[in-house]
Amino acid sequence: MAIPRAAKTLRRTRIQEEKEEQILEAALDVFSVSGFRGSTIDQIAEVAGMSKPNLLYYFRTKEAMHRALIDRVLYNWLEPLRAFDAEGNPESEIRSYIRRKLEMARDFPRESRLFANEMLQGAPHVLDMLKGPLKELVDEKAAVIRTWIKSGKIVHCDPYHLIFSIWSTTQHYADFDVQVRAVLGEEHSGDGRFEDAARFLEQLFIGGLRPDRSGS
Amino acid sequence: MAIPRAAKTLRRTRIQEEKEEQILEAALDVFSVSGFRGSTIDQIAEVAGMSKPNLLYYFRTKEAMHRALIDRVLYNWLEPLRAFDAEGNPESEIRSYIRRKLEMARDFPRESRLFANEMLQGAPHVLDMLKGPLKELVDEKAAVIRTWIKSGKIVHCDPYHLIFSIWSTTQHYADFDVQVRAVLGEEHSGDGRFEDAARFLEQLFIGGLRPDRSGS
DNA sequence: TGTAATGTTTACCAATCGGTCAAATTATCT
DNA sequence: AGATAATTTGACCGATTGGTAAACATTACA
Repeated sequence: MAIPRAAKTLRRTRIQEEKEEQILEAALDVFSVSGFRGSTIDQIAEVAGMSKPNLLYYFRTKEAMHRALIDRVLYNWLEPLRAFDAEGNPESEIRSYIRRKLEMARDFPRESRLFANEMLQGAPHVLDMLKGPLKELVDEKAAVIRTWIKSGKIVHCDPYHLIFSIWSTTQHYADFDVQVRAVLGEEHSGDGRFEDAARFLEQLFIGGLRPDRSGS
Repeated sequence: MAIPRAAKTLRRTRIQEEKEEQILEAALDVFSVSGFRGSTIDQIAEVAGMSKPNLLYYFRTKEAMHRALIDRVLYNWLEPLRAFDAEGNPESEIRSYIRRKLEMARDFPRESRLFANEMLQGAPHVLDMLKGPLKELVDEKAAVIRTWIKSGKIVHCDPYHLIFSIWSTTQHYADFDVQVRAVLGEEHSGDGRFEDAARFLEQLFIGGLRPDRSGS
């Protein structure tokens, strides 16, 4: 007899561990491309290499699968911003934040697209997280940036839009990968474009945020 | 008896004009949120305020509707880049490009999201356009930027990544609108954030691209 | 090894999907 | 007005959707 679902979470079997991992991996593949509505359990089942009812044995609904996936992916996704340090000097902090975010775009493009899809749809499943934990984290980092501005280490600017612009420019290489490849052409479709992007973005942000040099 | 489809395009009635407009407007609403796979004809029919068979009278398939919508939206979407002028001086050209793109993000967010959705899914319906017309247009503008670099008007940098960064930062305010609002809070949810964004981005790009000032 | 708990699958369900058809309605033109 | 063409809709189709039930297979543990 199948155990009640509640009990399952009390002690996890090795098989549970493995299969849930396997399912979420497949779910990431599918959800990141087609979004929640556009994805089907059958698709995910096929990618995961198991039957649909078997997926539903581990996750009762498509929603539950999606939620588990997002929960799992969210923490790591915010890691680079969390690492943003008030003690370091602005130039190296911004440089390394850009590097980290670009590495994430290169190494975890599906995770980036998963969130992008969620945003496009109005963030129905993560809106609370955006307004709560994310906003708090960003507020905190914005305060750090403001101290840099006040001490004259970087130019006077809006810290929120600064953060947005780093997010957007870096995630672009994951979310709009097809477009980037199409425009750069086949010959620049190796990972080299990430190095080029890093060079450009560091130059842009470091140059654009450098203080002194009077009027705009 | 219904006319053959081919004849319909020969001479368009007033009703055809109006209804096709009405349908594409509804289709934009739906496709821009849920993407192609995630959208249903019934949804679009409901938004358009007519019956499903009636939609299919004007567009034979969901695909045809989507294609018509993209064709219609594409031309205007690329207008700002086309306006990018070699004759103007770099600073004002870049400034006005940023302004235009931000205005598009503000006034046509659904169009932006429509493309974003398409990109996330691997651009199945516009890949040829990306590799063809878009690439050619970008190549052309990249050449313009290169002349600016060679004549020392802006700093030495990769023109393609410069264009990508303007695209991403500006479109971010349409595609990730929910996130931007959530992080900025209710009080900054008026159109004021577009002005703030414009100010920040102009400062960033103008400052980041300014020549002289030796090593990075 | 036996057995109870866990894991997997086949067969199936009602709802929704994209799309068709024929009948009914409305607009157009003489 | 009457005839003809254009438009709209309700009923329907087979395929696919998210999800269930129950039989079957496997694992873990005494």
